[in-house]
Amino acid sequence: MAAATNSTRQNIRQTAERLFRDRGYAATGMRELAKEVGIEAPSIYNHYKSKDDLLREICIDIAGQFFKAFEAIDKNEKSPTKKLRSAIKGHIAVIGNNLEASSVFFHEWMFLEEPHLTKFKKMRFEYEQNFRDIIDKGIKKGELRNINTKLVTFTIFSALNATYDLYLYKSKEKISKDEIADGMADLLLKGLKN
Amino acid sequence: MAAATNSTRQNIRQTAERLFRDRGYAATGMRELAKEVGIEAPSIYNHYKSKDDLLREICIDIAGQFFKAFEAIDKNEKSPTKKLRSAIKGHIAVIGNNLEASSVFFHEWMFLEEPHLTKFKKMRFEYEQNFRDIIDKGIKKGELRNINTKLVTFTIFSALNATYDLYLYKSKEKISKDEIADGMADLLLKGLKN
DNA sequence: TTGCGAAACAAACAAGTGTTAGTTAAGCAT
DNA sequence: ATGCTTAACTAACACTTGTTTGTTTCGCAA
Repeated sequence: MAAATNSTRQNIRQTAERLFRDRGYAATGMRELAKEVGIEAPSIYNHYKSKDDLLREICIDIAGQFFKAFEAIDKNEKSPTKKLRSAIKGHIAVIGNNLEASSVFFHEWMFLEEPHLTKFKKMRFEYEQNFRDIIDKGIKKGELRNINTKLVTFTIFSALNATYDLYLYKSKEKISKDEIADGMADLLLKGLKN
Repeated sequence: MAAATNSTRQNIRQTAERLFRDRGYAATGMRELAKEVGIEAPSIYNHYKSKDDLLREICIDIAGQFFKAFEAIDKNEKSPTKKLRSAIKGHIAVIGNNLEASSVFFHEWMFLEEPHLTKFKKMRFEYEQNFRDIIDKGIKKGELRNINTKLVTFTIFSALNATYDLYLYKSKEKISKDEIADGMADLLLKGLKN
C-alpha cells in the first residue's frame, strides 16, 4: 500500500531516484523497481513510457532547477565575487534539496538516449558557461586573480557536484546544509581572490 | 607464467578499463569486451576468473598506486603545507598516468563483490585519513586556518578525483599535466592557508 | 615423436532484460 | 445501469546476461 498522499507515479519516480543512485541505472531492473514500489513491472508502463523516460524526467527536472536557481541570482546585479558566491550556494542548495535525484543527474546522465543526451550536454555546457562568464568578469575587474578559467570552473563544479555525498555521512560529526554551502564557498573564493 | 599469454591478458585488461569507463561496468557485456579484444567471450575466462575479477584487479591496482605514491611523499619530513602540496600533486599524477583505470576506480567500485567491496572501502578510508591527518597537523601548527577538516578533505578529494575528466577535453585550450597539478594545488592551498 | 598444458573455439544453460498484449477490476460521469 | 477511463494484473516475447562444458588447436619440453 502506498501512502495516501503519494500517487503511484510519484512513488515510482522517488523509488527510481533512490535505486538509480544506489545501484546505478544499468544495474537497476524494472522488476526490482516495481517490487520496491509494491506493484508489478508492467504497471510502471501505465505511468512512464520506458525506463529511459524515467531517467529523462529525473535529469531534466534537476537541470531545470539549476537554471532556475541561477537566473534568480543573476538578476540581482552584484559584483562578480558576490555573484559567484551566491551562484555556488544556490547550486549547492539545489543538490541539498534533491539528494537522490541530483546524484542520478551527475552519474547516470550518460545512459540517456538520443536526442535527450545531446540536449542534456548542451544544457550543461550552457549552465557551466554562466559560471565561466562570472569568473572571467571577476578576473577582468581585478577581483579574482588571473588563473586558468577552465581549470577553476572545473575545480568548482567538481567540488560542488560531489556535495550530495556529504549528506550520506552517518557519523556523529554531521555537517549542516549551511555549513556545507558557506564552508565550501569560503574555501573556493579565498583560493580565487586577488 | 608464460610470457606469450600476457599479451592477450593485458589486452583484455586495457580494453576492459576503456569500456568500463566509457559505458559503465554494468552496461558492458563480456561479449562486447571480447569482440573489442578480438576473441570470443569464453576465452576471457582463460585469463580472468570472472567479470568481477577484472574489476577487482583494476581497482586494487590503482589503490596500490595511490598508497605507494603517498608513502614516498610521507617519508620526507616537511611542513604540513609542503606535504599536503606534494600529496595532492602525487595523487593527481597517479590519475594522470592511469586515466581510464582511475576513472573506473572512482565510479565503478560499487560493483565490487564481497569481500572485496569491504576491503576497498577500508583502504579508501585509510588513504583519506592520511590527508586528514596532515590537514589537522597544519591547523594545529597554525599553517592552515581553522576550518572543518571533514569538509576540507572532502572538497580536496572531490576536486582531485575528477581531474581524469580534464584530459578528455579535445578543445584547443588543452591543459598540461603540470598545469593541472600546480594550478589545483595552488587554488586549494591558497583557500586553506592562514 | 609423443605428450602436456595453454588458450582458443562453438554450443548451450539458467536466469534476467525491457517491453507488449490481452484482460480485468474499480471509480466516475452521464 | 451504462460506458469510458485508469491502472492494475498475468503471460509471454525476443534478446541478452555471465558463465560452463566439452572439444580442438597449437607450441614447446621430453
